[in-house]
Amino acid sequence: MRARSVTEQARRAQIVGAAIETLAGLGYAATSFKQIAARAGLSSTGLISYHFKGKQELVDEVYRQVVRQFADFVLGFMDQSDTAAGELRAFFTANLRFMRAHRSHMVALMQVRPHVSTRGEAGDHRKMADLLRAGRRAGEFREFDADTMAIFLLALRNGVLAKAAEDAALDLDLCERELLTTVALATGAHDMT
Amino acid sequence: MRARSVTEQARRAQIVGAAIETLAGLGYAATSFKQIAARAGLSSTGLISYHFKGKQELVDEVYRQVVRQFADFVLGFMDQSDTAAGELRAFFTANLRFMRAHRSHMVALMQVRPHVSTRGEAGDHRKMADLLRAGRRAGEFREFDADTMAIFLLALRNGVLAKAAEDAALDLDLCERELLTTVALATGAHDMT
Amino acid sequence: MRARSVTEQARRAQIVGAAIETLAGLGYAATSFKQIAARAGLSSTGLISYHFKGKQELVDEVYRQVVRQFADFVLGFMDQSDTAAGELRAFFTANLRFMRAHRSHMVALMQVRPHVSTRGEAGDHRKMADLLRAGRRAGEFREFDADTMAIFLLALRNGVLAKAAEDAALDLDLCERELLTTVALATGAHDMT
Amino acid sequence: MRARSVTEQARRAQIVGAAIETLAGLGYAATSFKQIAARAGLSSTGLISYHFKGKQELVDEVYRQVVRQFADFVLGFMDQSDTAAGELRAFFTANLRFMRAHRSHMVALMQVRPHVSTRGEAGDHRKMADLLRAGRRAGEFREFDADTMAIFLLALRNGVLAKAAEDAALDLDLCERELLTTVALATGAHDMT
DNA sequence: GATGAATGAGGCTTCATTCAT
DNA sequence: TATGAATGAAGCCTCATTCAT
Repeated sequence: MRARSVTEQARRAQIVGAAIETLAGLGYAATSFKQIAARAGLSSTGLISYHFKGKQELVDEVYRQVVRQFADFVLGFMDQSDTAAGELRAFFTANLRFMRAHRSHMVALMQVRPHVSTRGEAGDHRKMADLLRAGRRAGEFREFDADTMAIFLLALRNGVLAKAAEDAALDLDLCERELLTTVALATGAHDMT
Repeated sequence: MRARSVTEQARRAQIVGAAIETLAGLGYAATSFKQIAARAGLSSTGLISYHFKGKQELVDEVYRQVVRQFADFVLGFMDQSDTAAGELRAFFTANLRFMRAHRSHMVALMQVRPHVSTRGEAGDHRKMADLLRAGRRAGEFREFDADTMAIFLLALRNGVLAKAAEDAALDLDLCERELLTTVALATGAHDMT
Repeated sequence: MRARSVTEQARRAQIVGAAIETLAGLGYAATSFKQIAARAGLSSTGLISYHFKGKQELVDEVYRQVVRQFADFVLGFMDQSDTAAGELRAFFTANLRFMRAHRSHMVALMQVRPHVSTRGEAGDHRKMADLLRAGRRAGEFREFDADTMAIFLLALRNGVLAKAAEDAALDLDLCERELLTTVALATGAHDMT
Repeated sequence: MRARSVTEQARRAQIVGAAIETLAGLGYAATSFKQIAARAGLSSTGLISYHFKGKQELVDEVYRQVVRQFADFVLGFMDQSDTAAGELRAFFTANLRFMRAHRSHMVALMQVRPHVSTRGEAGDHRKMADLLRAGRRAGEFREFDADTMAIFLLALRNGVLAKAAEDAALDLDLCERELLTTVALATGAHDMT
């Protein structure tokens, strides 16, 4: 993989940004190169093809970029905790906070996810399951199958974010409080402080 | 809404059926009129346009039909219970059972949902919230905000089904057991028999 | 391979015809769907894609059709002879006569040949070599390697046709007389009447 | 025609060389500026446009250069003979030898020939016809029309080279022996030593 | 001279939809 | 009703070429 010039990186970022806006605003189906080029102020769709080998590469790049930003944001919160239960709590808090701060990125993520070529979601799942296993070994959680519980918790996270993405009026504070309680009960966490 | 002849209804059903198969087999993006017509044994895509005002109407009809079949299936289970907690338990059991019995319909549903014009999901949500409120009034559940909890439970349901839809090897029995326990804990149900 | 309706066959023939004209008039590089559609009086290039799976299929079909017409024409001449040398003579005569009668088809053939996916030229070669072998067994020709001589004779044929294709002023009658003599000498044919 | 600096000549030669490689390796259709630049180690296709007025000029230059190299090679052989028949023999020998020694140049030539704007082939033809006329005057050949025979002999040459270009397994030694015999018979050369 | 980013025309293809039969 | 041919818009992509640095 050859290096990319700074100019090129800037253009790619600009295009990815325009793609994110478009995805968030119009949905995946209506996100054509024409729309993206217009929103980015480019003179032709050819420029997009010039910087990305194909539509798939752009889509994948959008996904990677949002996911990375998202992961950075979330991990920033989680590092501060030292128990598994604490990390879990931080995980959900961070997710909702990201939603508040970067709504359109979140919506774009939801739109683009089904069309990504290689999803790193297996990673999400594995990390969550590992966290749960660690917590169980430490006696922080009740007895459950870690992989299955990981599915549940990620389902909760995804569902709540999806709801928030489509219903801007949702009360995220209430959601957050209830979510933490619910997760604590579901995992049998003695203490999630 | 004018009446539809029996022949027309049959044709529409045939087309909707082929659309479901196609959605389940190829995904939304690859589900063109051409594919649907081929799978339905029709000799022209024109016939689809003849019976449906546009692609949107077909998509909506697919959604309505699968949702109705799904709802019928699920409600059949729930009628047999008389406590809210019991109904909740039946709800999740029924959902997973439907997944086992009508996998392709479920997958089609997941594919088509993002493209439906008017989702009846508000209905899903309302019903779930009502059930939860009733249960709370009866003292079956712990204290929570019913609307928020409804979001959580539907998120769980959707996430598990989505997972099952994309990973055919998922152990649904294990999932079911864990899910019932988890839901009971999350809602504080004293008894979910 | 499903059957084709008569209408479809007509349209395909029309498109192939327009493609041949365009190839003969503008050369391969300038033969776009747009040009073909214009020459065929079609309202859009989409119609070409409707009748042919892709450009390659059209190109192949043009080739097949011209080659078949060409082969029919040539074989019509050759059937009348009973010696190998006579057939050879008829072959060259027929080739030049076809050039005179269907110039643009010949030119189109030259243009399209390098872009055909599966050339049946192996067939040409084999038939020619078989003819030469038969003639040698019958003692009509001198000693030579049949496969190599086949290459030579087909090279002669192709070269003369190519020359005639690009130079409309070429004296084909003179060419024909000289060619027959030359081939007779080259193959050591005792008699090519 | 203004003078070209030595640097410029070097660059042009480099580009032409890369174009030849590309033509031989990928065929004309796939020979874009991008490919040529990549193979030449240039970092921009703009440089090609800078040194050549347009694609046509590059194509023509490739043709000119290969043809010159080819002509030099062939003429080197022919100078050593003093009879017309001897020169003819040397001509064919040299052609096949060039094919063996510079296969990719030969293939590139075949690829590029149809797209050259002003072919110098008239020159080839004239030279061959002159040689034949000289030979006839000297009584070395039988009676024939020199221009027509020139067409035949060049057709033979082109056809054999084309065959060799597309079929790497062709036995060139056998080809050469048969070709010399055949040409001798065709031209009625008493002696082609 | 060289770079690499930008341009804009043009290519093929797919699609939902319309229309005559 | 049903057919299948026709339509035209829109999509992505490639290409030679231009331009500022």
